Amino acid sequence: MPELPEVETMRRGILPLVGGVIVEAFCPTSHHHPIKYSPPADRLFAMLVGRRITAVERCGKRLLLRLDDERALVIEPRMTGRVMLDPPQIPSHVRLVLQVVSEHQEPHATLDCAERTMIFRDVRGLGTVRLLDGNTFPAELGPHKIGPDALEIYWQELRDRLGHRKCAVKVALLDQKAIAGVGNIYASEALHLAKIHPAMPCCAITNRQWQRLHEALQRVLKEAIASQGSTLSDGAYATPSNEAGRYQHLHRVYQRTGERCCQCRRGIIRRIVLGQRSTFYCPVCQPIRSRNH
DNA sequence: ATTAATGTTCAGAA
DNA sequence: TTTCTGAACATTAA
Repeated sequence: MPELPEVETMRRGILPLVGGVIVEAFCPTSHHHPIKYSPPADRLFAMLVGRRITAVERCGKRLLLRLDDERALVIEPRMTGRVMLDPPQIPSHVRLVLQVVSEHQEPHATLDCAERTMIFRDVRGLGTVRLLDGNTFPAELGPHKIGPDALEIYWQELRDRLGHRKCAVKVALLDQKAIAGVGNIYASEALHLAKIHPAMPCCAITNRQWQRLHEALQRVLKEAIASQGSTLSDGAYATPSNEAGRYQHLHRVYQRTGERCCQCRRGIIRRIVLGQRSTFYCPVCQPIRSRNH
């Protein structure tokens, strides 16, 4: 479930690769169901070898390794994809291994070569690895354009992109073509902080509420980044150095069905299904009708 | 032993 | 243009 904060944590964790040269690229095991590589795996791996990594970036929920040949390696973790830096053992379901050598020139002519290993692991195998033209950014990393990153957007832009829709605001927040980076966890969390019912139609939301929602999104995403993301009970996500995220302890509504709302201390958190996904909210803090006379 | 549920993206259809 | 449905997949809980 890597959403924006989890992918940002991955990005920060593999920053030590920047400046290094890829000396090996391969997939250590043959899977019955390989993930999607573009171009196909063998050609992709061959194209990576010898390239220098010039930057590591993030766009929505995608991780981007810029290379010195104007291309970019784009990793889409989707459900269970994650990266690890210098893992003690090679785990199962590894989809890509990158050996990266960095040279550090010491003042007195000592040449120190540091070799690092980055792996992309994906248990369910829904993730993708693509090598794309690095100049076509920022929007079209995949087959479809994605919207602006949730941390870069202004509140007016949020309103303009979603405000005319009739669907539930929570469903709209998950549309990566409208706004990139928000997933199931942080959509519920942000709506709770903004005191907006998740089923409220976008077109019924006022300017003031869009402002509140925008502010809540920024706050929730930044808090989550500071906590290195959310590691849920399935343990599918962890940081590149294999530490658990801590934001799950700070969730206000997500997977807290039946608990008392931490905000108003009166409501009991409810779970509903919106757009086929679990949605959590406080019926007291987030009334269906805003009562703003 | 089945079956449901998990969350993200995409193809295809309404 | 927008919205909905099902498929892709592994693992666990019921």
